[in-house]
Amino acid sequence: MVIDTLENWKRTHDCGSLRIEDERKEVLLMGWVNSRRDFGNLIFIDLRDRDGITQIVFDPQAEKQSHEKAHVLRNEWVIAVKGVVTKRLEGQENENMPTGAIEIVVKELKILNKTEVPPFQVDGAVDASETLRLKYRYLELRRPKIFRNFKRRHMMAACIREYLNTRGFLEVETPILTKSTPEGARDYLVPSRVSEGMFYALPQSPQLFKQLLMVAGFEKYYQIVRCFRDEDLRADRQPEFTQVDLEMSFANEDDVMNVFEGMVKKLFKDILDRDIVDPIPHMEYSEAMERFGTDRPDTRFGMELKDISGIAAGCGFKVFKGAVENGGVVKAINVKGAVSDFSRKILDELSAYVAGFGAKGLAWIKVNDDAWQSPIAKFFTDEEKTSIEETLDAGTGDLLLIVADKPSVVYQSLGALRLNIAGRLNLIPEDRFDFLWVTKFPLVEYDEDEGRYQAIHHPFTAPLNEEVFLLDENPDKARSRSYDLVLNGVEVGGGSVRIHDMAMQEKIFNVLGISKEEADSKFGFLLEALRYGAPPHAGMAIGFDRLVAIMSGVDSIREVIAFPKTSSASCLLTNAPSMVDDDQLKELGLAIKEK
RNA sequence: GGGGGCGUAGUUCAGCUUGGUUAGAACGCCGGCCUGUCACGCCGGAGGUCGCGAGUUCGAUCCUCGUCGCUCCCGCCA
Repeated sequence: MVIDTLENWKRTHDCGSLRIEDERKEVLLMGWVNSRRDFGNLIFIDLRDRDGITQIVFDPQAEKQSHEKAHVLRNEWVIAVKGVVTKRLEGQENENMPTGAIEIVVKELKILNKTEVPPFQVDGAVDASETLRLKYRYLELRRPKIFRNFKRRHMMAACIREYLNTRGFLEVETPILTKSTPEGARDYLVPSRVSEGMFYALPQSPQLFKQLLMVAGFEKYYQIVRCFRDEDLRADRQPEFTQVDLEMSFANEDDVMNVFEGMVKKLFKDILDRDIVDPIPHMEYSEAMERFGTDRPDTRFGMELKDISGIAAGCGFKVFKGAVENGGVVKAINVKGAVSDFSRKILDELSAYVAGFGAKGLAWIKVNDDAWQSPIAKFFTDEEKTSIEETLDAGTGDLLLIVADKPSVVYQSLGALRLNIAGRLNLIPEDRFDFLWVTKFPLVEYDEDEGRYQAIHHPFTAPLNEEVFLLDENPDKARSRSYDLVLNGVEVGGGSVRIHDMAMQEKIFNVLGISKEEADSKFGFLLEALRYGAPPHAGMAIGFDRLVAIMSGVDSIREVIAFPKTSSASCLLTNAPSMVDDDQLKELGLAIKEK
């Protein structure tokens, strides 16, 4: 069979746009055969391109030659047709298709390409495994439903650029081959050929460069930028990902938050035609931890953590009492009306679930009409029971779940349990977008393994002015001028006011146990720059992939990245990473260790 | 680094609990019939290294161990 050439054929329309108003127009469409229905005489083809599907008809009475030619057509062949937009017969309209009122009666057909039988059906009647879909990613991307995600992603990027451009921000590109800074995530390294034995690193973020741009006087910078982190993957973590990165001079935290708040407001309006809650509520880190057990609370539902340490301290149950005596806490959640939903087996599962976060046990209480049904009921007096019920706003039919441990374990396990149960009971409202600013994170935390303090955000984050005095004696009590943007329990972004004063920066390095020599070798260029008239500045970055994923209603950022990697960081399409020639290694002065 | 799940026609899955006949179904594919379908219909057909390796056994898709791949989670991700 001979493949036709395009010659001077030009498309007049896409496959999603023709309507009844276009009746009798001569049109030329091109696309892929989505499906065919061949009656021997009459042949129907659903023709698909990225914009939609249009039904085309081959009728031997209308045009004999192309009808004969059309018998060989198969799914996913590429064709072009000239024909006439025709109103469908009475009662034959398809209301499920935007183009369902019309069809194209074909006068001329060109077969532009045929195909081998695809490894999976592009029309999606039977879904394929992700392994196969990633190997033949270009076929999956052909699916209109997936294509829509990328169209949305493109429109979001355009919307962000427009928003920031009109506010005086400059998009500036920063280096991809840069210097390794072993604070934080593991770097991807790139060996240097010219300087044998030395390495570049791919940036985890443009953090240091954007601060240099502030010293340079650019004042307002942004970049939609690829970042790289060599850490294990998750559904919402890829080794390379895209950030909307921004930095402003002469600005404080409110200025930065206002810019991003306006940006997401515009995004939701322009892309989804939705109004988000305005203004976005703020919550301090400490409150988020107390109420939700996490620094990124999902505020779409309740079931908040309640503290019963006070009651537990005096009760007869040694596990609770002991936890409080050892500096721990006792906290609980109330699963409203859930008594009958949770069998002993499920409670055991939940107990195992919190054990994964280090909790030694999960105490449960079923509040029945007359009494508590619970393995620990006998340890509590009537007054204590009443007091616990009041604290938890508990009544008949409620299930109370309690963890007693050191604070970090209690927060983490109950915070995760709250989400787990909300998922099981379908308590999370779909189609809601709850934004939240979480502010005033601790500046540093003590790292037991390394025996020193570590920056929670990064070492250039400014402490709260009124808490600077804490740095000498109790650095872990000091809080920072930082802020995270949370959407539906997902951290979509974060930032901080930076340190622009050399003396303060040295103080922080001191707290972090970073010697002058170490600081100089790692980021001496930044420290030096701070000496030459650095303006006060602040900034933020949001995870673009995550935001697109949430706004597209998909669970994994792989759905909104054109060519994503698997959870072992490999690309099934190209088979990267791969071995390289010995010659290449030799040029770089590298050798692979024998196994 | 650790834990859970999955791996059987081109694809999605069943079969494995309790080892034993010709390993099935749906979709897809190939051939035939069909003038109003849109998940077209009807008739017929082809298509299998049961991920890979070892072990147990008279006999392994099935049991055991190892290994590889995918996936979810913990650690990790300043």
